[in-house]
Amino acid sequence: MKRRPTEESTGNLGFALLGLLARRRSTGYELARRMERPVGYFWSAHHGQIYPELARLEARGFVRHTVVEGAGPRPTKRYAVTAAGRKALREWVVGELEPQPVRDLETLRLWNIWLVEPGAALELVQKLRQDHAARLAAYESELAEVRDSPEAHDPRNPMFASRLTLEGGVRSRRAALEWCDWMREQLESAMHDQTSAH
Amino acid sequence: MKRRPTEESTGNLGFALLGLLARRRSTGYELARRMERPVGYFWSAHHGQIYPELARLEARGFVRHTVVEGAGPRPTKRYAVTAAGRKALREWVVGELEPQPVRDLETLRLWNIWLVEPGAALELVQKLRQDHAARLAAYESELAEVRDSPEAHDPRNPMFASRLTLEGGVRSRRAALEWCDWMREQLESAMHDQTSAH
DNA sequence: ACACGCATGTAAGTTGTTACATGATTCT
DNA sequence: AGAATCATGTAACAACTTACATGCGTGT
Repeated sequence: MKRRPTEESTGNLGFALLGLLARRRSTGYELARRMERPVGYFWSAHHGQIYPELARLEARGFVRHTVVEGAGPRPTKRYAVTAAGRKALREWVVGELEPQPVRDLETLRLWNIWLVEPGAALELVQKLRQDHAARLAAYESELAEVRDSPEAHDPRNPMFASRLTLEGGVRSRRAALEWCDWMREQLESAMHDQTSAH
Repeated sequence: MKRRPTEESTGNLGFALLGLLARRRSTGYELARRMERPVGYFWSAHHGQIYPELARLEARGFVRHTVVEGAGPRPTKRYAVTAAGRKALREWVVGELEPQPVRDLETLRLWNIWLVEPGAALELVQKLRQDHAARLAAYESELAEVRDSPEAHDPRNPMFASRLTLEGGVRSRRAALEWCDWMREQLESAMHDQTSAH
């Protein structure tokens, strides 16, 4: 029996925000920035979604805010997780995760690549390769920053978890690069066979 | 300048449906089934979304339907892509893809793993490893079915594109398995250090 | 009798995006 | 003078999920 999500349950965005706040207290604005990078590698949200969600989390007692002096026209609020919020997040981490809908646009595109000429397909693969290479470089430089610190080796320290996710990113991007090179070979040899067969 | 999507533009789901129909004409019901597997590996949608989208695609002239005899209470419609639909899909394949919002719940969970005991973290990693292994097996058996057919080596044949995406899936899952094993080692050695240091 | 597969559609709700709105301070 | 950064919020819209609704044929 799958339950429909109600106003009483915290959604995935809520847990992303709790995770951010469990590492460091922040204003809504700062949360929006932190969502871009480095959390943006695996989750993203705009401020238009973040502010209402923070209000809901506060209504449920998972976060609390204090007003600080800031630059906006309205009072600047700094949020922090409560004990109840930490508990909810911890339970979510070890609980059952309902399978998420998959939406991988880049693969959908490749699945349709047979509709275009092999030359155009090759160009696309090269562009894709570049994107993966750029992302790999970003992951590697972030990983280099944390890898040697002792906190990144303590499994109860947030930096340990950061290191795990970055390591996963590095490995998946390296695999993607090899895949791109393999696709290039496939396309090139098919194009070669085509011209020589005729 | 990012344009807001209007009713005049076809969204990603529309292109997913066009891609399915470009391979084989289908009823809405069949499209919903094909979305589960094998397309569900990289895109998914329920029939509640598919039927209205088919109507929109038809209004734009990208698909056409004929009524066939079927089992439902309403007339059963079989859809096929038109020349205009094929053209639109081909142009989408080589066009610019705006970067998609990332939503990787499994990584978000791992990013918060420092909140739970290393033992529980280890369990989670093992469960994750199992999921990756199961998916790898599914990809490999599907790949085995197509790999040796000549169509899968012709870059203008849909099976070529299927083979590319499956090969990508195999590579990424293999990388994920190695990552899981690496995480297990990290957690185990950290747990060992903890007990022996005391 | 009852569940399941075929088959299409709509309604109600949730989630997420883009744009509008305001206003001080600092940089160019 | 104008743009960017800090800072919060709302409104309109698009996308997606879940549930409701109908009804025949086939298997248990």
